[in-house]
Amino acid sequence: MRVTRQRSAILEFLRSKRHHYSATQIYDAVREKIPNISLGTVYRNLASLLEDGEIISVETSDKCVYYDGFISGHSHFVCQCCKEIYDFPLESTTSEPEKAGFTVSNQRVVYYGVCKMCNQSK
Amino acid sequence: MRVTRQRSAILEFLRSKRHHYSATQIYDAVREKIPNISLGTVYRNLASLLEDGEIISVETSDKCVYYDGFISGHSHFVCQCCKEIYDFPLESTTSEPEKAGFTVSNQRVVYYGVCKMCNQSK
DNA sequence: ATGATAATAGTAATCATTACTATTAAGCCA
DNA sequence: TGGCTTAATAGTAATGATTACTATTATCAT
Repeated sequence: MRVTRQRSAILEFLRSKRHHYSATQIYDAVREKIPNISLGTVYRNLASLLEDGEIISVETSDKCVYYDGFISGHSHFVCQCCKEIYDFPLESTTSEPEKAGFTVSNQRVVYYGVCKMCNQSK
Repeated sequence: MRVTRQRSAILEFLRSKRHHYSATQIYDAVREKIPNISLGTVYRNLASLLEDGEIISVETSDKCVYYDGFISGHSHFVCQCCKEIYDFPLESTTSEPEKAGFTVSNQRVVYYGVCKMCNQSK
């Protein structure tokens, strides 16, 4: 595995932002530093960074995958009333798959409901 | 919202199997009953069944979405090695959002990792 | 049964992702 | 430092899931 300017720029970008980005968004951002970087290069590096556990990915109901340079786990709460998205820490109990002998490398937890603010205003 | 043969057949198929199917797999299965059903019809109905909460979906690192007619609370485990999707019970602790005074009406939990079988074969 | 119109079939378009290939540039070694 | 090996890249084409479009069909309230 070689450290290329392209790979470094992609990882650096993801680590500099606390947000999720699609491959195309990453492509557009990195192009400001490396104007002729190829979209295929972005995809290839994202795949290998994922495999190395340097970044994580989030699949949504959108048809594209989002990538995140912040590895520390957190869950999301989506308020069905005000549509706000909140972050919460992940609970730290041993998960059911782990109890069954599976190796869990990543998990995604999304809660749907009504947030405190919306609850109070009713 | 009208109850059509197509919509019923899709829902019936998903409820008859305790497994997860992609839109194309559902299309192939339902075509045995309704040979000239359109793939677009499958997608449209899956989207509305999802919105109504009659089915649930699982996003994987594959580029297609999987649908599930078994909606009682359970979590999913996606094996990154063999791509199989396993069901697990949901843990019953009080969730972090509930501790914070939020009302949780639904939650989706997906674990990613390597299943027991793949772990053993290495 | 009839009429309004939501849903469908069939097809074309979109768009994220992957595959392919000639060219470039990391990284090792003298 | 310069040359060599070859992994990685740029650019482009192909793939495949999903969505859009439109004339036609079939549901269902009256």
